[in-house]
Order: sequence, then structure tokens, then C-alpha cells
Amino acid sequence: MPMEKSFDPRQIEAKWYPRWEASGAFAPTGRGEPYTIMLPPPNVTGTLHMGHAFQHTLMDALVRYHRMRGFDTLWQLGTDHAGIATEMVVSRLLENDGRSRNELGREAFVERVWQWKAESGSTISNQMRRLGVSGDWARERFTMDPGLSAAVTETFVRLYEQDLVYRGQRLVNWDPVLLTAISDLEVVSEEETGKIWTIRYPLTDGSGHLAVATTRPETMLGDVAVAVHPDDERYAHLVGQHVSLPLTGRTIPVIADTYVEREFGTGVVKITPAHDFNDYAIGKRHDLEPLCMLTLDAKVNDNAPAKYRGLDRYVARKAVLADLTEAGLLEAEKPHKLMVPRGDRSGQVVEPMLTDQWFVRMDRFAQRGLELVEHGKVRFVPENWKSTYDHWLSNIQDWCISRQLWWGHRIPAWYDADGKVFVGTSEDEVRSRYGFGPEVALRRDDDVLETWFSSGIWSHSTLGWPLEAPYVDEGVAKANWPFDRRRLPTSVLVTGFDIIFFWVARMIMLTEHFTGEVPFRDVYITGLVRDRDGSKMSKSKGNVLDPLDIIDGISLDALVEKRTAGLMQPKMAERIEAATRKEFPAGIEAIGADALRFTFAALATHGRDIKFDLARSEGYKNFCNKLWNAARFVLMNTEGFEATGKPAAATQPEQWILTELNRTLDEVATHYASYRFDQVAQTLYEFTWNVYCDWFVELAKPALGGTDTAAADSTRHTLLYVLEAVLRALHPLIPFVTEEIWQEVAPKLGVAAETISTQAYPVRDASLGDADAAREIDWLRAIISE
RNA sequence: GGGUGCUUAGCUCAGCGGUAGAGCGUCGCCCUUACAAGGCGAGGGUCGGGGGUUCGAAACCCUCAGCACCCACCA
Repeated sequence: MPMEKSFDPRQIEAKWYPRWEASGAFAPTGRGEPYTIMLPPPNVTGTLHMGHAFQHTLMDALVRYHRMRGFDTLWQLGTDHAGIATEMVVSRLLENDGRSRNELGREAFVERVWQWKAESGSTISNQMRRLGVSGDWARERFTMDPGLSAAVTETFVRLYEQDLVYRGQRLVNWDPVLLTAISDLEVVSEEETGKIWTIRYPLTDGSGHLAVATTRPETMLGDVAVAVHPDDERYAHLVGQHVSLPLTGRTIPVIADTYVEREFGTGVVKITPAHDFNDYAIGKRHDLEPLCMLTLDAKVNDNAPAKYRGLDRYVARKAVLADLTEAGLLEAEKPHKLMVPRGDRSGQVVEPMLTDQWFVRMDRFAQRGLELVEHGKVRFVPENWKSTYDHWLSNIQDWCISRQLWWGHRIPAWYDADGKVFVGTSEDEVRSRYGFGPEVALRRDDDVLETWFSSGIWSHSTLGWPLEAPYVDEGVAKANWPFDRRRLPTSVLVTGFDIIFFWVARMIMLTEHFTGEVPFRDVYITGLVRDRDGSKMSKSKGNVLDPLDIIDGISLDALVEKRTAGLMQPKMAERIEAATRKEFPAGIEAIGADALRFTFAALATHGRDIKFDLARSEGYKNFCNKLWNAARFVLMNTEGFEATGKPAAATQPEQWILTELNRTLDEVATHYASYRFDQVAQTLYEFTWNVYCDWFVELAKPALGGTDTAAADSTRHTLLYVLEAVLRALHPLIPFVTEEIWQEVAPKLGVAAETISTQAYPVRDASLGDADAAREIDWLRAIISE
């Protein structure tokens, strides 16, 4: 089939992906050394965003490269149930229909989520195919499929039996809108300008008052003490005395604790153990019983005086301040900058709340996690991320894993009538283990495990853990196979620095704990994709780009419509529209998957931020076209010509280009080994364009048109030979266009194969092109001086 | 309060001890039979400031400044 004058990415892409997938080219071969990459599972109901496209491109390049090098390559794909995120989305959908989660009830709600998953779960998979992701779809997993759910339960039960999981009443971060506990990591603190108030607490002996500074006056209703520093001379004589807590009529003690900073505020701190993490610790030290004064939805509860009961926390604040003012006890009110903790999903101010939760004991895990990286079992690339990892693990608290949600893995714990807890893989298993007859009533724990608990075992659970033998289950056989221990540690994890704590650290600890192997040898930490101005891409800012719109192109009006639809703050629409029209006056031109991939590779430096600029991808689209046209030239000049084996390299330019090819291939190998995708891209770009096209093709023209037929044929052979090698070398980065061209070029070299993707990656051939250096330089000088 | 990055051509970024680089943009000249999504050529940087090490520093060390991000219990 003759090649068109310029290449049409859309047509090529549509043709090749289904063929590759159908041919089984992405499945492990069962031959060679294992090379394994676990895809960080995206949210099952999510869509592909630029960050995914970026990371998927890099993983795909690695996977294709190693597959071509003969490794037994597995790219494990799958999706995550993303508990809290998905639950929120479906709740909102229900609200749009005028219904609520609660009125639906647990069972029906979960059913509704499964339905939502069925409707939208394939979106991201299909988008990944458009990108050219060469993972093994046949082994795709979902964190809540039967096999992985069983692995989660098994993990929980074993950890409980090893006393590494416990249930306890602790102060946890509580989202008063979502009504669930969240982990420390899910709390994002930001500086906000608030106020700090000074309140007088009268001494009971009538000798005066203590002035207390607080940013949360309403919580005084839950105060159980006031504290001063033990060495603070101003207050030393008051320690052990009592103050009368305003508005409540309660009397509370004055205590001494070194936590108090003498210089800050008044040097006197109110102690509210039920609503502040520091105060909780102080309360414990001084044996003070916490007094909870808020309900779970952050309203004042019955422990407070009647007039405040039922008030929202902020309404209560106003009431408390008004009453203090009236009582003449409000001494001062000043602006104050403070860190306000908010839930990362709801954006609501988080309330420390005393509740019963499940925790993973982290001290031993953390120590092991530190050792494994310290001893080089896991290597961070770039390596400076190690210090981030170390710092976090060195200061870690126990991990709160229970969530008061419905969508997720329900905790395998049951309670008897007395509230005694029994943990087991199922109710039947618990009953038989403890000899409970049917007369014993057992109630299952209502909570589910947070999403990262199941993600934390992703590496080994997707490899089949804990099954040691083949397991056949009706209908779900594909989700169950014996644990393939051979693939641990996997080769590399490619992910962003934003989930080093959420995910990377936990995988290292959990996988090693259960399998004795680390989950991966290398962790390649990518930068975060930002817009061309360096801003984070987000829907609310209206600066998101959809990778598919770059591949397929999109009109300006459609892009504006997409960016402004369904905004949380409709006011932003105008600004977003203006900015979009300014940045993309002609919309976005289709550049195809290859050019987008090449752009990502070229941008993949070892920095933290990747600023995505479309201008750059246009240049790489041109590169694909350049390659296309070089191939056209070669094919036009080799009609009816065929050659097998290595070129004889009868002319000097041939010697030279083969030498350059060898050098290029060496460099590429080095750059892959150090995850320098930008350098891989750059090296191949330069060789293809500046060396092969600009010089060799031009130098070949005289020979092709000359009378020396031996030289002409030799040149033809080398043109084909080098081009074919370049196509294979470029294939991991730009799979579609290289495949299309290769189909035309390979037969001329006597290569018959269904697809380039199963060919060997080109490597230095010492028997070719090692022209001696002096001759090469003399020859180049001659060229340049002409 | 700790920690980590970044600062190189108008823009986006490589280079990390040996005479300043790429892409895009700009300016000329070319529709030369692979490619105008192209070719040839030009312009453009005292490599954030200061100090030091070195025969030699954009690169190594110190220091200052600006920007960004992460962690943290100052009410």
C-alpha cells in the first residue's frame, strides 16, 4: 500500500490498537526474565486526565521497551473502587434525583454504586487504549472484585491476629459533613485569617481571673482545665487552684504542663481534650476525663448548657462570644493567622472527634519501611524522594483505617450482645471458631476499610496472593490464580510524589510484611502535570486539558463549553471562557496519540513540575511527519529492491551512519536505565532528524542516482536497514506510526512478522559501522567544507 | 518551626568540571522531484546576586535573594 503524502494519525491509531490487543501481543510470553509494572489503579469511575496520560505513557514506553528486549513482561492493569470519592459522586447523583443516600439504605445504595460502576467503569479503560497502553487487559483487576476482596479480608484478619490491627476509642479527624473519620493524610491544612480571642476565667477564690487565648471560643463549653507552664512565675502560685468556667457554671482546675508556651498569647491555655489533639494528650497526662460537647455533625450536644444545645459550631461561637461580652469576660479580639484543617474531599473544616475506630499499629511497620529503603531494597528515582519518605515514616502515627461509609470492603468483625469483638474471614468462620450456636446473636461492624488499605496490598494481591493453588470460582475464574511470587519484587513503580505516603510507603510495608519481598525495586517519581503557566490543572480553575482532546483535536467552542459546564462556582465561567479563548484562539489541533506520547516523554525530566505547553507537542507532531516522509523517500527509492542480512556498507556515508546508529542505541539504553525519558526522546529525535534525514538521506541521493550500481544498492540496503532499526528504537515512544511504517519497510529486509511490537529492540552491532574514528572525522570535515 | 526542589536564549526546558544547547517563537532567503508539518541561514544568554575551591565553574562548596512544594501540636 503506497504511503500518503502526510500521515493521518487517526486512521493509523484506529487500525492498530485492536489488532495488537487481539493478537495477544500485550500478554506475558512466559519466556525470559520477568519484567513487571503495576499500574497505579485509577478510580474505576474516573476519566483519563493529563497526569494519567503522562504516567501511562512512561509506563508504556518501559513496558514496550522491555518486552522488545525479550523480558517476560506483565503490565498489571486495574481500577480502584476509591471509596469516599465514589460514594460522594453517587450521593450527589442521588441528590440530583431528589433522593438521599440514607433513605435508600445501605444495601440499595451499594447496589446503586455497582450500577454506576457498570455504567461508567469502562470509560478510563477505553481512553487508555486510545493512548496505546500495552497492558494485559485479560488480567485487569478491580479492588473490590472477589479475589482482591478476599485478599483484603485475609490481610485484615492476619494483622488483627498479629496484634497489628486494633480497635480503640481515639481522637480522630472527623469530617462533620461526610460523617466519617479520615486519616491524617486526608486532612489538608491551610493558613487562613481568623481571630484570636482572650477570655477571662474567674478564679473561684475571688482573687481575680486568668486570661485565656483561644481561636475556638465555642469549645470552651468542653474545657476541663486551664494549663500554664510549670516554670512560669506569673502563674506558679495558681497551679492547683480552680477557675469557674464561664457560661457553664462548672469549676475546673489550673494545671501545669510543659506543653504551654509562656511567650505565646497569655501563657494560659484552655484544655479541651475531646476537641483538640494536643489537649487530648495533656488530658491523658493529667488524668482528665474528656468532655465532648459536639455531635458528630458538629452541633452543640447535651453536655453543654441548654441554651447552646443544637446550635451549629459556628452559630454557637457567635452565641458564646455574645454572652461572654455581656458578662464582661471577653478581654480582647484580634485578627490571627491560623492553620485550618479541612477534609481533602469535602473541603469542610475537620473536627477532632472521640470515636471508636480501627487502627494499624505503625511503629514496627514504619521501622521496617525505613530499613528496606535504607538498605537499598527499594530505590527512589530521583533519589532525593527518599528523605521525604524517611521524614514521614519517622514521625508517623497509627493509621486509622475504618471509615463510616458504605462503599468499600466491610470490616470483617462481629460483635456479640456485650459488644465483644470477634474478627474472622466470615460470620460462619467466626461462629465455628468460637463455637457460637445460632442462639448467639452477632452484629457485623458497620464500617468499611479506607481505600488505601486495599491499594496497599495491590502489588501482591493482583499477583494472586494469598492463593497458593489455582482456584476456580464460578464466573470469576479470571480473577483468581495462584500467587505468582516470581514477579516480586516488581520492576518499577511509576507514580507521582503526591501519593508517596498514601500508597508507596504502605505498599512497601504491607507487601514485605506478607510476602517477605518488597513490592518493587525502583520507584520512579514523576512530576505533576501543570498547565503552561505552572498552575495545577483543576476543573474549578477551568484549565484542564483532556488528553483525548489533544489527540483528536477540539474546536474552541467545544472546549469552552467543556471547561465551563457544571462548575461549582458558575461565576468563574466568564473568566475561564476568556482565558481559554486567549490561550487557544483556534481550538486545539489534532496531533495524534504518538505526538502526545512523545511530548510527555520529552517533558519527563527529573523535576517536580511538568508544564505542559501545546506548542511543544506540535513540534513533535512534525517529527512524526518527518519520520513518515523519510520512510516515503526510502520506499520510493527501493521499489523492487530487497535485501537481507547486514548491509555491506560499501560507501563512507554508510559506514558513518551505522557508527552513529550504534552510538545512538548505546545512549538510549543508558537513558532508559536511568529513567531519563527526556533524553531517550531527545537522542532519538536528533538521530532521526539531524543525522539520518538531514545528512544521510542527502548524502545518499548522489549514490542512488549515480552509475555505480553496487554503491547504489548498498546505499539502498543501508537506508532500509537504519530506518528499520530506528522504527524499532522509536516504537516504545510512538507505537502507532512506527508500526504503520514498519509494515512497509520490514518486508524489504526479509522480515515477516505480524507486528513490530514483538520484534527485538535494536542494540549496538559491533560488526557494523565501527569505521575508524580518524577516517570519520576527515570525511565529515570534507563535507562541511564543501 | 523543620524539609525538599527550582532560578540557563522571548517562552518551555536539557546540560551538572574543560571553548554556552534543543524545541517553539523571531528575522532573512528558498515551492531544490521524502517532507512548506519542509530546507538553508541569522539573531538572541556577563547560565538569580555575592564569595570560595580549581589551571579552568552554568556545573563543586558557602552565603544571600526570589519562587514553588511537602511535613509539623503554638492555644
